[in-house]
Amino acid sequence: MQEKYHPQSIEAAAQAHWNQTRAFRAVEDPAERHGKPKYYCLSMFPYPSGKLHMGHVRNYTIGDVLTRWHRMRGYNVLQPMGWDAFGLPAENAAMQNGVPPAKWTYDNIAYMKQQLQSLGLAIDWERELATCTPRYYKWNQWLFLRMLEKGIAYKKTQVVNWDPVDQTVLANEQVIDGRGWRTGALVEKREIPGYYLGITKFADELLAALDTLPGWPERVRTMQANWIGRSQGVRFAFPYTLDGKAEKLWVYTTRADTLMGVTFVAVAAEHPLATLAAQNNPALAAFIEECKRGSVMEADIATMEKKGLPTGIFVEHPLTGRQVEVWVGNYVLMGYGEGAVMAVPAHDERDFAFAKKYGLPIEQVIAQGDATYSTDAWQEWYATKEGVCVNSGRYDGLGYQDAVDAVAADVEAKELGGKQTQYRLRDWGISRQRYWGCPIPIIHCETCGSVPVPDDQLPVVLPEDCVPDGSGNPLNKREDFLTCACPRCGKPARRETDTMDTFIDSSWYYARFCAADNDAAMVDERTAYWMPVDQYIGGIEHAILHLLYSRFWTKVMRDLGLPGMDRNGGEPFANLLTQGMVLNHIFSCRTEKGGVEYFAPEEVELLRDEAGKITGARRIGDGGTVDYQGIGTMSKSKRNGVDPQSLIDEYGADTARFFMMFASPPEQTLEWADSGVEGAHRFLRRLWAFGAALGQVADTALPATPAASAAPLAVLRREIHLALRQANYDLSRHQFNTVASAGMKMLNALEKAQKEIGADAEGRDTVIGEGFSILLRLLSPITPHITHALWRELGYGNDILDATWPEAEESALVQDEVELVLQVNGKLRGAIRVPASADRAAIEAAALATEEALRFMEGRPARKVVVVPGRLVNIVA
RNA sequence: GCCGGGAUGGCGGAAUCGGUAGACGCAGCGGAUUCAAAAUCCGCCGCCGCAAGGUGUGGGGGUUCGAGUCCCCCUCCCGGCACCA
Repeated sequence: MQEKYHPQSIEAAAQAHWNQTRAFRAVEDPAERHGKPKYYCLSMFPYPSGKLHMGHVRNYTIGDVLTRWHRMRGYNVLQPMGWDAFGLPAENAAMQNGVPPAKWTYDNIAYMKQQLQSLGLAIDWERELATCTPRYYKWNQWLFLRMLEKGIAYKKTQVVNWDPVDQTVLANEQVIDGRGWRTGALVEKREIPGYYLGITKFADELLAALDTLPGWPERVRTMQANWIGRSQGVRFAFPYTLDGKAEKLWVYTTRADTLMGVTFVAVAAEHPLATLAAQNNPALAAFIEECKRGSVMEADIATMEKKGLPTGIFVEHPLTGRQVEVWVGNYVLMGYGEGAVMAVPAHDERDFAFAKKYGLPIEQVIAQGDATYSTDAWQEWYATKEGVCVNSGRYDGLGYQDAVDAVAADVEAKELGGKQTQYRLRDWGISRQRYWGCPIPIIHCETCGSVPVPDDQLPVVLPEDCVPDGSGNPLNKREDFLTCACPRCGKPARRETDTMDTFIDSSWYYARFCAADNDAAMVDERTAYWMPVDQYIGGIEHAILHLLYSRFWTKVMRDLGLPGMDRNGGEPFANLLTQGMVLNHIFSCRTEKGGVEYFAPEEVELLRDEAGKITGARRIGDGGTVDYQGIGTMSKSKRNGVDPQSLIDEYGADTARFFMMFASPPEQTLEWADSGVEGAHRFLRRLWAFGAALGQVADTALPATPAASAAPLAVLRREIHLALRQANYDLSRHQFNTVASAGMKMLNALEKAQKEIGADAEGRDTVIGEGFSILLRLLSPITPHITHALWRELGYGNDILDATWPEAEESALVQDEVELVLQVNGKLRGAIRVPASADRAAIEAAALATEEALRFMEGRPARKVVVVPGRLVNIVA
């Protein structure tokens, strides 16, 4: 056995052993799985951006620890891996260096796969998949066609960011301060046709099923519930007459109790009434044009200056018949709700600000207690639902719910609306005007219109040799792709060139891993065995979109009767661990065109103020200053990712894994710093050295008669089993940093015992041997290579993967005497030792008799003595 | 702006149910070993104080015998906001 720790050779040997024994091949066959319960552990698959970053190492190590821990505890485990391989970065890379996205993607996959393998993850690579292969995306297309048939998929207009110079649709990420990232041109909103998936049809089920997911973090369920945003309100109309015809302007509100306070109505720039009013109003037409500039992002719209212009059109208040003017507001969205909102300036903060700005009337209709209403400044209570109606005629004195009920009944009686349940959730627009994605299987025929591609012609294969240049989708120039025959009439026709949102790819990959090699079906009986995913692990940034889309997609597959999709009540992920982001500093600088260029942290030198706060940075090469953007998620686009490769090359995968787990608990955000790596590596060297010095383990039988609990060997055994008990608890709650700590504590205790307990002490070698075997097994999920080598070298067994998981023994934990903290008036004043069996009275007496108690009670009598068994005694004097 | 989360020594973090704040590491300081260095080992290590002691978990208030933990208010930071993935 090597005296020194050489991670490279140890890790290569362990990985070769796992390959030879096909150690991580998952089996569905009942004959092979020996009645073990299944455990499907899945980490979110990576986008093949080029290199792994620390966020990946964190994510995949967490999954690997859980996988290996469950395997050793007798589960039949599956841990697959694949590639979320379609997406924008491949097109950006193509624009930069002229390489086709396909080649760039496949090269990245090859490199990153080798990086993942060097981490020693217990992955069944035989199930690997990439979403950019026709074998995979054929089933996106197949399921899309099923959704079309069922009316879940449909076509309508969508609003996109349009770059007028490049004549192309921009992703939100490509819009910087309202301008195109490459051209610097002001971005416009443009309406184009696109396909939508009716996720809102599932809104109630998606909301209700959150309560059936106790294995999900509370915060994720809350975020999803808020996102779905079910609200009970009233949908009603403001009638008006146009060219002698009776028309209705519809709005929706959750505050029908404030209806009597409506002083104007605001509509979106794209609303038909706005278009109409603009026809002979040049100022309004110009304003509507202005509204169309800027991005479509909600965050931008919510923070921009609220502006409006009157249309000169009046509608009738549905209850009073009073004339109410219609305004165009830049904050009203056509794509959400009715594209129009009633404005109650007195009781809505946004309407209040808008009314103050344009001098519109503010009329109080809700009162709370004695609070006086003033239009001078907005106050929190103005928006209360706790108050009662005032200045509201027959509704005066009613509370929120009574007022809403009464108003709803009244508009209903006038046939102008009624109660309605609404959702904040919108249908899922899936059309992307991009090349590197899954083609939408539609053929456009002049005669027949949009015709679905027949199943037997699937997949519609994406040509892999295109190179996007930033001016639109290159598929529009590919005659060989475009040209086809109409499936219905046979006449020449054109293929749809829009591709699918890449969230579709990741909405069902977990199901495909179970049947990755099936070319005849999307999923099969093996899916039914493995589903649901028992443990899903991924970044908190996916808390809403990816997870909600996956839940929706699973329910659609379930409704089609596909195998396994009905498991767990149609929910794909039984337990969810949301990993915190790995953050690093971000440095950027503006380009001439108004875009943003990013610099890697190693390319700049930090500038700090007197307090040590970072204010900016200087490029190392040319000394140019760059802006400090604070810290944020490691990402390729921001160039702040840290490649783990140098860490692995220098210290080995076990050190990288151990350090990552030790650095912080998984759910917590982690600011990257490599300052603890040395310590992690030092610990593994000590572990190796201890094993090397221990040599072959001879006898594993513990002494028949346990020593007194104060004897050094009993103390050692207690320390080991105490740390083990804590570590097992910590594993169960996924707090791996303290599991690593427990391993360190065990080694500290073993080293101390070996030094201090004489070699002639009876049972010494067995207790130390037992302790070390517990330590190796405990660490093996985190550092699988070194523990694999030591387990074999010391003769504990052939393969630590087959060892049983250690459990703490109660008999090792007993103590004859315990120490209790002594407090006087809640302040720590000392400690007392009492027999473990001492009762309350005995503890009180012992505490009151101490010198510290007498001193700090200063002659006052004890008014009360609080005894917390096993912990403390507090004398209140 | 809205929704969700976070803040504990110089740094990462620990403290399971409201019960010894700072486990386990990193960095630092002192020592041993060494011709020397690396490596290794031993000790110290929140802040103020010679000590007794006081004080301390982002800031302010509250509940309690006792608060990092519970309640109210505030600040800053992170994630998401539907075309980054």
